[in-house]
Amino acid sequence: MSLRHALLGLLVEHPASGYDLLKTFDTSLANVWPATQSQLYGELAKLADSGLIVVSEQGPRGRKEYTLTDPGLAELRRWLTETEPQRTRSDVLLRVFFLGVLTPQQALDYLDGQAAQAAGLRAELKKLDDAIDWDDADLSVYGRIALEYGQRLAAMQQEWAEWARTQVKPR
Amino acid sequence: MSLRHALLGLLVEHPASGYDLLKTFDTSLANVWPATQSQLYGELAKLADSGLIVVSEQGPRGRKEYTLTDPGLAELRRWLTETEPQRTRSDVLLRVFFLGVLTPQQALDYLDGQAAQAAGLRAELKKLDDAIDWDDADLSVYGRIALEYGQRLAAMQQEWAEWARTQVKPR
DNA sequence: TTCCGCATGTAATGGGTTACATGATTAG
DNA sequence: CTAATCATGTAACCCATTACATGCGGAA
Repeated sequence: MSLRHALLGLLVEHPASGYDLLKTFDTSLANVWPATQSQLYGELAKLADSGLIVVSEQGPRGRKEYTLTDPGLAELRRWLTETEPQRTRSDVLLRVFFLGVLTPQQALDYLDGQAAQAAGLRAELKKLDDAIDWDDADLSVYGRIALEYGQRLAAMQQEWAEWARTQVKPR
Repeated sequence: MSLRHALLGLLVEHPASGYDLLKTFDTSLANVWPATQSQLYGELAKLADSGLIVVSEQGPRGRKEYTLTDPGLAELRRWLTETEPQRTRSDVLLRVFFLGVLTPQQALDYLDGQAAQAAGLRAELKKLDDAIDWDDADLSVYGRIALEYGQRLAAMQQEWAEWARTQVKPR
């Protein structure tokens, strides 16, 4: 249940509407924590009910701008310092376990696909990295660290997939 | 909805009961695709209903041994070749985005914790790798590839966390 | 005036976690 | 006989996805 904390985190910087937040989820957070529109509006309502955020301004078309409250910030800090990140599932890896039921050629295709996808992501992240003007702000520092993680992960995945294909034995 | 495919995959090798499969999920698949007992029994019942597996033997204490059927194997192959792995969420990374709301010391603590955890996992996987007698069987080949992924991932995470801590600026 | 983007919401369904509930077998 | 292990199942709740539904405001 980290969506609520993702929302709190995004509201630290400045107030925003559900629509604004959705765009952030579809762009910068897309690779880290995807969220759907439905889920997001529902969660915002719950957060407002529990007082962690408030509607600070109403705009045209029923737009509601939410602002983080003190209890909301406290909850975000509590989550960061007192809870452990949960274990992640890896769909990619699960499939690897069972590649033996395919022909070697099909297994190679799968690994090649993974290599290509990782290479694509890697290039995309590199472009993003180059495009951003990193300054010294906190957000910049931690955004940079997160992006570096993504790049290292993509590189690792690509190299692993390329190595893995050499391990597959022709039948 | 990959749990069903994980179950099909495990049943490729040999028939097994829910209880047997649960142990596999708690040990070898624990880091790839965790599953709870509840979920597992429910899914086995559904798989049997749809004919992808059958109860091939009944043992003491109501034990039911399930065997993969031909349609089950076909479904497993279809999943492997025709569906794309889904994007993963990263709780660890999500937190990094928001480390700016903590004190630099708290942020360092978080990164150190991540480094330590990755190092621990790395050691554990190394031990596992050394302990297993890898032969030429398919399962061995792909199990080995999966384990290699785990080790590379853990190494990457450790190195990243150690690098990241050097990027945090004291206030 | 017409279309695009802004903006929010609900309902149905499925997957996942926790907790509850029960009981048979076997090893010591 | 007693405790550990084997073994299965149900119920409640929450989170996530998909689809449906609606309507205003601004720009061309």
